[in-house]
Amino acid sequence: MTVSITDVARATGVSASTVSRALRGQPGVSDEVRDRITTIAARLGYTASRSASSLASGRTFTIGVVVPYVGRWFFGTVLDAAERVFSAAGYDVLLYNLGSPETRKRFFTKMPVRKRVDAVLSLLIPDEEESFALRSLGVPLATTVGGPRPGFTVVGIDDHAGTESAVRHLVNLGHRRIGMISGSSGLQHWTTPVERRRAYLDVLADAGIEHDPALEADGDYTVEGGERAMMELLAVSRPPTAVFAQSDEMAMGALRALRRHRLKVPDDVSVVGFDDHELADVIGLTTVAQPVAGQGAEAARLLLRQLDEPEAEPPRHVQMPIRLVLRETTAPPYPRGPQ
Amino acid sequence: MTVSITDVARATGVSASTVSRALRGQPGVSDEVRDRITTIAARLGYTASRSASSLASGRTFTIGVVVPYVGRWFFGTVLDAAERVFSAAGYDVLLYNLGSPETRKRFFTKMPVRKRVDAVLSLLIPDEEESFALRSLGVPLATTVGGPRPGFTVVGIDDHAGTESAVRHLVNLGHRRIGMISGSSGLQHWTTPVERRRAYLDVLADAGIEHDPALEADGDYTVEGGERAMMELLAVSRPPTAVFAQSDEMAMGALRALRRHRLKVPDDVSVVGFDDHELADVIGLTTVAQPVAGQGAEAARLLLRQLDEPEAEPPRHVQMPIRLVLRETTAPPYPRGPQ
DNA sequence: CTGTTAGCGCTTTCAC
DNA sequence: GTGAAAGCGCTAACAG
Repeated sequence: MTVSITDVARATGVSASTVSRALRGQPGVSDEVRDRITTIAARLGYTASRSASSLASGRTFTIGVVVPYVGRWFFGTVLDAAERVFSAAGYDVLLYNLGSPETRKRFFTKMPVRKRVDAVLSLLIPDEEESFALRSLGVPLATTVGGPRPGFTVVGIDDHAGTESAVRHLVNLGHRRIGMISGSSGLQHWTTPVERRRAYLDVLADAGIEHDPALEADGDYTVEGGERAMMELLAVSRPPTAVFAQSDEMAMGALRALRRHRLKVPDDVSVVGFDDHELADVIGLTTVAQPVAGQGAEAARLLLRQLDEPEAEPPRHVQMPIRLVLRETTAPPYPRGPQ
Repeated sequence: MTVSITDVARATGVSASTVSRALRGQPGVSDEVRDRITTIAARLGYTASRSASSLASGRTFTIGVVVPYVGRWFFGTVLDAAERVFSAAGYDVLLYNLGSPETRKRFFTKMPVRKRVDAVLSLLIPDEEESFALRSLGVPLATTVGGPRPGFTVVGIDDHAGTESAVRHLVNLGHRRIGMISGSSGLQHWTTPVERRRAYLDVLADAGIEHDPALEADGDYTVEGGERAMMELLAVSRPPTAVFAQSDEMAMGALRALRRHRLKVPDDVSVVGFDDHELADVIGLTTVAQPVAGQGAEAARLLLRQLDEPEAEPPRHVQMPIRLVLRETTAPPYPRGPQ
């Protein structure tokens, strides 16, 4: 039914080994024979069975990519960029979407990637146990989220500096009551919200602004969460005049809440996000831009390099540039700010 | 190094075949032995090599998913939903992101999925040749985009009805100059824009409104494209008082263009989108909602069913419900008409 | 219910 | 430069 390597060998009048060598571009095959084999293989529509060649060689030419939620812009964008790099290098991508706790648990107990992939790119932050499980695969590991982790090549951004630029911008505009909508701080191993919170506190302290815990709310990294969080912040006795949201999606939720409350942005309340979501520009959201696709591509490249040079010491931590993008959701506090 | 089936067999004191049967839940193994094998396999951390079992059985337990652009909300969402269904059923997902023409071409000439997958879900519309290539794989095929195609199970929506509800809504509000921002109409095999355009023309004709070709612009399914298209529409001598965009992303681009031109929505211009993007609600965009995740999940389910019942005649075309969601970007035309 | 025997379709020594 | 032979780790008859 389907054409195998022996079919090609027979049709060309050579052995299977020669066909194998020729098609994989290995040395030790005369140009004449190689050409003939290539032609005939093409004519027959031959494709080597990945299962068979993996079994024989131990190489799978497949990369496992683990994602918390493909549908979310951030992860979709990272995945998109990484996949391009992998496929350009001849690798296939096995996708694992670990949105729910059950799926995630199942993945880490059954480890379906074992013996199936040459490397793993994780877009979720594994806890200690998960991280141990991944290391036990014995393949190169990379991630684009969270801080440095043993065994992983981490491509990230300077969360502290990014947050600092955002909050400092609000301070410079004259705001003193600055709220923060944070990502789910419940997860211990998820360092990003922690890092960003620290920077927020640092800037406040530096500006001599007393920290008010009532001005912090959890937005769960979603639009809805951001909306709820903003409502909470508006309910306190002295609401903030500016809000820093740890992601653009939460910032968008905040904008919606503000609109529902008939509050004008930036006149009544200023909002800064984080990410530079593809739609941030549409909405005119001031935000901290990070190279999302860039991080995915870079992580993929570093993984491929480790596959090419297994001996070399892999880079442990790469930081990509961030920058504050000023748009239309920030202004001095009403009615009298400096300037 | 890595533990194989014979390691488990030896440790349990049975043969490899028995281990294989036991672990795959096949009949013909005593409960006692099965338990022992399961325990020992778990203790040893054994996972069957997919390459080896695929090679031996011919089944890969892998589904190929072909996507034009994972980063785009629509495709990310469909993929997310489909992946959940597949992984819940024990299938892995091989992702092929075919954004650029070169990648796409490479995929269809090399057909890396040959002998690698049990079925294919395509989120891009294959042309005649590509569709032939996919059929030649000899596995079940499904898609969530475009109209009925031989050899494919198509899960879609009624594009004509959806568009009709959107455009009729504008007509009912009293609009007479209704523009349309369409998806890339350049691609022949991409029936969606064609279908939606036909519905647009039908509603106009039905309402006795003469069609003005100057009121149509191409938005390429992107935010930027939508923005450009809106600019074009604003540049004509008598601009539209309402615009129907064939996707929410293009509608968002249109909104941006309008804001730049200091035109109020919906006071000066009404805008309707299509999709019910996750952020449509944030922006207050009136749109035609379609069950995006629902289509992905349904297509995945139908594919799995075909795998379970190879004999049964697969469904050819399934239509999912759509509905018009009224929000804040549509209103009756401004009394004096636009400038 | 369990073990033995052949492969599945490649890659990889090792001869020649 | 090329071929023969021996697996890779599993599953699928076929015995018993």
